[in-house]
Amino acid sequence: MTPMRILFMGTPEFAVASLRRLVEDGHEICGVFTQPDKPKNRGHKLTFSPVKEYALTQNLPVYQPLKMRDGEAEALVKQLAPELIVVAAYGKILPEEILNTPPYGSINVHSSLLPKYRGAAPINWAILDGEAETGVSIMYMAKELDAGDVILQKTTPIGEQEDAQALTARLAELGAQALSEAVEALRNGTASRTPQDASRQTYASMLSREMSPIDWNRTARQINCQVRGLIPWPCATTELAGQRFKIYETALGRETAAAPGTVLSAGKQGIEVACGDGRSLYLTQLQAEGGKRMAAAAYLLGHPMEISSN
RNA sequence: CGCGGAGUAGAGCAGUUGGUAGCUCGUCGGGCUCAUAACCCGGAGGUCGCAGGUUCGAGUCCUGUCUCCGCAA
Repeated sequence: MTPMRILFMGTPEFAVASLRRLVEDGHEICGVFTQPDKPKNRGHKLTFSPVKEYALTQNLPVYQPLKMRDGEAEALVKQLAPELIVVAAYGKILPEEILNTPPYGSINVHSSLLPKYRGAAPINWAILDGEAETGVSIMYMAKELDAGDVILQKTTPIGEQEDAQALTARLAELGAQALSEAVEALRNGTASRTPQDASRQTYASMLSREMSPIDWNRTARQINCQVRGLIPWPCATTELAGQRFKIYETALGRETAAAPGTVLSAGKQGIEVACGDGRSLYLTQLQAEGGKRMAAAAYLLGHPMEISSN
């Protein structure tokens, strides 16, 4: 098909799949916008965004404007003269002047089945809420966040034990595929345009560390979802035997009459804790402070844990 | 130079005031058992992250270096 002159905007790993697909489809990427290099990590290393890392390997021109509303970004966009702007998890709100610059407009790759889960963390919230399925949406960008008309969507079931990191990787590929199809449809003039049913919208707010602590009064299933939904950040946490742990993986256990939070057993199957719905949950993958992520059974070999019979 | 923890058998950990490296699990062999992720007996497996230094002698002290991780951003 005929290549399109595209300005791409994205930042995390999720966006890389889409950019890569556009490159592989033979489109002309006239520029890549990504968030400015992060000043600090643990020590004080300057790190590039995944999108920048990839763009550099393809010798694509990278731009990292600090502000989108000071006129400079707009001037730059006009100078690059893209036919289409594609945004995937860029992390900045774009003013309408920029969105309306390209003749084909601006489209966005969003990892949810809009109008559900508009916002910053749609993948995580779909899991946190225990959804059975989710997907990706390619839509026109509108002034209101994630509210634009939908071009096409793709659905996928959420695995029973799938965590947000794994789902993100899958949706990144699904999103790239959907994007590829949408761009082709736009080029051919066959793209559909379906307004969102705003009455059904939900909002997926940013994640925060405050969401980490596990409340054992919740059901085993809810806690299992919390653990899966918060990977790889900020992760569900809990305190056992005076030590704080990040929990990476759990398995639903059995029925129990013990009080929520009680450690029922600690062995090869993991650390079994009673939850609020009269069921237990096995913590199977965890990480102690300063330690690495490991199987709970392995942790127990070097850190015997007393069972609080209750 | 943001704060801090850690690198010792395949895995998770111990290792006291420096003196030929231990525990749990796994693994291999054998035994017991109707049977087992259970139990018993026995064996293999480690240049103690790397490089220097102090010492009669260093996992253990000193210096440097690499890597990993928690917090904070």
